[in-house]
Order: sequence, then structure tokens, then C-alpha cells
Amino acid sequence: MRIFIGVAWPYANGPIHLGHIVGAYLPADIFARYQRMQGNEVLMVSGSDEHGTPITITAEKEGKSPQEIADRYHKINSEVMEKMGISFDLYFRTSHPHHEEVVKEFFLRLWENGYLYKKKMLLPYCPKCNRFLPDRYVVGTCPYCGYENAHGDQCDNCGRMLDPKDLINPRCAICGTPTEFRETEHIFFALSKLEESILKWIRDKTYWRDNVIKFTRNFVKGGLKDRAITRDLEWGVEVPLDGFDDKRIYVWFDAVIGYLSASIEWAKQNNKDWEVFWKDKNTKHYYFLGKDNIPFHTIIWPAMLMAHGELNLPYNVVANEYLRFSGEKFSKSRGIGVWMPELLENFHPDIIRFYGTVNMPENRDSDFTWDDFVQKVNEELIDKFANFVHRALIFAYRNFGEIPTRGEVDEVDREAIKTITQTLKKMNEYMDNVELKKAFKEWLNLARYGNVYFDRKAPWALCKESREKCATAINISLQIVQALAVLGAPFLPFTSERIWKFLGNEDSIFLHRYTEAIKNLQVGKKLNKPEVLFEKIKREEERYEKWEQIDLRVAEVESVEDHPNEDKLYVLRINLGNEKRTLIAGLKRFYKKEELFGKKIIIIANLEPANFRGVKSEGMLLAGEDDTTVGFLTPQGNVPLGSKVQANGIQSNPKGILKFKKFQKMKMEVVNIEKENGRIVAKGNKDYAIDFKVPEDWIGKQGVVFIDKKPLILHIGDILIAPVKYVKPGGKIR
RNA sequence: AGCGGGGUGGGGUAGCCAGGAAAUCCCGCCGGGCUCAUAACCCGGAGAUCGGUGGUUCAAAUCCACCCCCCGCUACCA
Repeated sequence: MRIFIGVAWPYANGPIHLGHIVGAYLPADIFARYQRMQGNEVLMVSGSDEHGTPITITAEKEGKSPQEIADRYHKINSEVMEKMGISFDLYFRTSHPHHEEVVKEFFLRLWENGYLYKKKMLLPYCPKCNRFLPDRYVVGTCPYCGYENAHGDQCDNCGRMLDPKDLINPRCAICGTPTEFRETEHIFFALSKLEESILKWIRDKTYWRDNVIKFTRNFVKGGLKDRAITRDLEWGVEVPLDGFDDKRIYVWFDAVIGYLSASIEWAKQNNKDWEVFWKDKNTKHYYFLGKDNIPFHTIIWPAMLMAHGELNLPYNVVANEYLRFSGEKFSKSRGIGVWMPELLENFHPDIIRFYGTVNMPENRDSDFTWDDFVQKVNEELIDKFANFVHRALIFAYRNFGEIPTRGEVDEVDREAIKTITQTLKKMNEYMDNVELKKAFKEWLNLARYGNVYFDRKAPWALCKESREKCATAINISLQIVQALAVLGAPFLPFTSERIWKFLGNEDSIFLHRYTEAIKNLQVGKKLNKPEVLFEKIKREEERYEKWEQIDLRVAEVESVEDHPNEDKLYVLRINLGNEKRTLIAGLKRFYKKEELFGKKIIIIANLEPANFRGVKSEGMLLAGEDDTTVGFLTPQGNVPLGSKVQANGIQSNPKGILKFKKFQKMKMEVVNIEKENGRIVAKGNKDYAIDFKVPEDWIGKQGVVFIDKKPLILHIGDILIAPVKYVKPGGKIR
């Protein structure tokens, strides 16, 4: 059987992140590898989507050409795919001339078949930006659901496809100027003509995933409208008709054709036949993508293929939900998430693939957290699986050096063999159904079972008793190891390959069939010296390097004197509980002596001492200031003198004194602590999300944040540190 | 507000669409075993009125209705 696998094309406007991998490329690759090991002929393609306005905008920002931007990210993302072991037959790109040719041919064919037509239309034009706006760059109110920030192409709220002119109060998404509509001529795709056919086609796709069916039905409900497939742009595929020199084919039309162009290119490069993949009705087409891409793959692309007339339609569209990062959406601009190039620098691809599979958002959004990542990898992948493989292999290697003979088997042995067989069977079922997580769970169970079997047989003791029995136990243990390697190969290709070698094989595991997981080992085959498969991930404690250097403490002012030689300064005598110090403070313009006397203040206790005109200051008092007010910091409740200030519950523990210069580099700000949508936000110069459990009574109060890797709020236990009087949020601390 | 997801032993989850005997797995906790292995492994135990209320049914975590609570999205981006 032949299987075509198309994976949504990542946009070449930035490096891809873990969400992309886990939501599309990894599941696709697992499926592809599995199908190949089932003996099917697989063609899997994807590539960089390099056209479209966002790239031109990035290019403008950086003063580069769109091609340069596309080149950069195409390279980066190709490397990511390669390193992750995503086994594309071709990872193509839409700016490739061959792709453009295919798009034009496709276009002309649709034109000839009567599915494209010219139409003069009024398009949104931003008088300020001086250009026609792409659909996505027009925002306004959705006519269907009333959502105010609907984009011109699609309402993100109700999911309906829109045309910019449907929007109420359209405005430019870039500058906010109300848009004008100017006349221009464009090519339309007669989607409406195909509505019936699409509905009919969808009807029997009951085996699709729930989310895909639901989303698609919902989408078609509103009726299919003809869509313009050209834009007033310069960056994109040219329109192969006269009079359209200043227009380009729109990305959504262009990018999906990539599946075809990449197939053709692959055939060309490898001297293969692409047509059997696209025209032979027995070839099944699978598409892997994130949920936002569903309508393009269940409606538009199929409609385009229908209009084309002789190409295969999708058999299954496998859409995943989103992977969130600590509960938030991945966001480049906010720096939330993990990006692949960086992740790959720190972790073995199979570790990423393991976690990606275990936490795959197959049916619902899932959440990435570092804690969970470390725990799952260490405890499930390494402790359970890798350790079992290693203990079995090293035992075999040391005691036999080859695959030992399987002698007479007992109950326990029979059960083990049965477990292997059943695992294969179950995994086959799940994999055929594209239920990757379930399949993988079976695999993990087998690894767990391996330990159980090994323990039950206790070969270390058995060997002393009977070498023959021990050999049998080890033979079967290695049988489990082999099964794990073969069955796990689609998921952890690199590791499976290694284990395969340890088992004494010379060739690649991928030359073998999935069913060989249960094949009897060749007795007497020399084993290779096993190595540890993975080092455990060290759980790195969160470190706040800046905060750790400063020692803030509570002190009480015992006396206030004028500085003898400098009339802006006070000389304070302060009590730190077990210690008294002299401090210089520049508060004379803002506070009278009696306003300071007896007050609790916050001082930097480990600041390098400094001389102010003959008086030595042993520390520094902290105050928040805006342009009119200075409010010294003070604990909002009773705390013992000398108490150490904490930040998000973290005690600083500075080793030495803090240089004044270093202190100057530290950022502290006055903030208003508020609760928004259930989370705590500290509003200063900007909104700081506080991920620290804050007592209810702090909400609505002022506080102080210390900016480290993330904003830390200052307190002592339940007592908040804040300016003694209201200072505008964002006020600096000095 | 709209849309989407969720509320299952201390934490994180599976099961729910196709209702049925002991509710899954990981971590944690308690007790035991083992010492071959990456302080890894194995066994046993405590611990859940499956968010609430009402309904359908011989039978509901699972179906229906209503309610409560959480979270996400509504910025380029799977």
C-alpha cells in the first residue's frame, strides 16, 4: 500500500517551537515510520511556507528582503526537522521556482476547468500605510457573532470565514486607521460550486477525529463562499494571467499546493514517480496539522483538488490541539515557550520525542512545564525504560556475551512472551487508528513489564542455581528488549537504533518490519557492549542571580540628625535588632525628622559602605519615587527588627558585600497588586505576572517588585513591603 | 461577552463519544522485598460519596437538564 503524508507547512517567519513539533511533525513522523515498518511505501513531505505579508513586514523591520528572512528560517527549521529525526522525504519551500511552476499550472488548470473567475472588487486600503491590506490585517466587528476583533479572513471567535468587507467598522491592524475600499480586480475560487460535493465527501469521514469533524461541520454550516485567491502584493507567486503583474497568488492557495509541488520535486530529485501517490486511488492521503489549520485541509484544499479533477483527496486529516507552555499559549513576542533550536542544544532528540509523545495534545490542549518534563523523562523514560534495557543488556553481555539459548520455559516465561505479542497487537491497532499516545502507553507498559519479569526471574540468583534457566530468563529479557526497540522505533528512532546495535545487529532497525518485534532472537549472536542510553536530567533549581546578591532587612530609625557638612542629608542611627548602624539618607527635602523617627525602614544591609563628606554610611535606605513623591519602603505589618526581606518567598543569601555599581543595575519598581482573570498582576511600568501565591489582602495594595529573570514581589512572610505613602506605579526604587 | 478545554484519592492524569461487576498510570505517603541495573527495580497498603443538583435507566464518572467553579483563546504564530 502507498501512503502520502502531508504535514502543514511552518511559516518561515521564525524558528518553530515545541508546539509545532508536538502538534504536527512528531505525530506525522511517528506515523510515517510506523507505516514504513509495516512495509508500506510512504511519501512524507512538508516545507517552509515563505510567502505572505508577515514575512514582508519582518523584512521591512529588519531592512532585509523577504527572501533573506525566508532563507534564514527555512535553514533553521530544516535543521530542526533533521535533528529531530523527522523523516521527510522532502522538506521543500514555497519560494522555490519549481513550486511556483506547479502553483501556476494548478492555477491554470482550475481556470480552464471553470473554477476561477475574475471579479472587480473593492478591497480594504489603508490610506496611511499606503497599501492594500491583506485580509488578516483588517480587523473589525464580526457580522455573525459581534466579536470586535475579528480578522478579515476569519473570525477567531466563531470560526467563520470572512471577507474584509463583511466586517463592521474595519480598520487597519497595523496602524488602526479606518480602511477605505478601493477598486481592484482579483481572481476568485468558486468554492460555492463545490459546496455540495464537499458535504457529500465529508459525510463518510466518520473515522476522522472528533475535533476535526466538529470543526469542519461547524464551518460548512455557514455555507461556502467564493474566495479571492489573489492579492495586491509583491511577495508571492505571480498570477499566470495578463493584467495581473502587480498581484500575487494568495498564501493559502499557494501553500497547500506545496504538498503537490513537493511530491513532484521529490520524484524529480530521486527519479521516482509522484503520480502513483496522487492519482492511484489506493494511495491514502494523511495530513497532520494543528487545529487552526483544519478548514484549509478539510474544505479548501479538498475543494481545490476536486476542482483540479484528478488528484487524490485526503483520507484522514489528523489535527492536534495545542500544547501550552505553563498554561499559556506559545508566543514569540512575549517570549513564552520553548524554541526548538534551543531545546535541541540541551536535550537529545529522543528525549524531546518521548516527552512530546507522552504529552501530545491529541484530543485536548496539553500543558508543558519544565517540572513535568524533567519528571516524566527521568522517571518514565529513563528509570523505567532505559534502565530496564540497560540492566538486561549489561547482564547478558557480562554473563553470556551473546544471545543465550532459550531452554525450557515456565509459566512466567510464557506470560512474558504473550505480553510481547499482545503489545504488538495492541500497538498495531492504535497506530493504524493514529492513536499515538495510546500506542505509546502500551509500549511503556511493556518496559514496565520488563522490570517485573526480570525481578521475578532474578537471574542474578538464578545463574548460581542453573545456568540453563538463567540463559532462558536472559533470552526472554532480551526478547523484551528487542520488542521495545522495534516497537519503539517510530517514537524513539535514535535510541531504538542503538539498542538494535547492542543486540548484535549490524544493519539499521528501520530495514525491519514492525512484526519482527516478536521474532525469536538468533541464539549465539554476539552482543555489543551496551552503554547507558540517557543521562538523567538534572533538575536545576530556579536561580535568581540578581536577587541572591542583595540583602534587604528591616530596621528601625532610632535617631535622625542633620549631616554636619551637607544640608540635603540626614544621618540616621538605625537598629537592626542585633546590631546598630549609621546610615546616610537624602530625604531631607521630603521628610521632617519626626516623620522618620521610630519608623521601620528597609535597608540594604550588605551594601559596600561609603563616605559622605566625612560620615560613613553603612547601608542604604530604600524608597520609591515618582516625579512628585518619595515614599520610603516599610513593612506593612509587624515584623522583628533585622528581618530579612524575601522575594516570592525566596530568601536571598548573599555571600559578600554588594558593590554600589551592581546595585545600580538592579531594577525595583513600585507596583499596584491586582487580580485579573484569576491571576495576580503587578502593575508598574508594565504588567508583571506574579507566579507566587499572594495572600488575598495584598490585592489592591501597593508593593514592590524586584526584576530578576522574572518579577519577584518583596515581602516578609505574609507582610508586604511597600512605600509608606502612595507612589505612582512604575516608580523607581533607590 | 463569545468560543474552546476542564473539574476523578495529596499533586498530575486515563476512562466519558459506543453506560454495566474490583475506576488507570506517574509522582508523593506508609510497610516490605531485592541488590543484576542509571540510589534504579519489584511487591503490598492507606487514600476518591468521579464539581453540585435533578432526571433517564435494572444499572451513570460515563447519557440528558440546570447550576457552580477553574483555565485558555480572542496580538504574528501549530
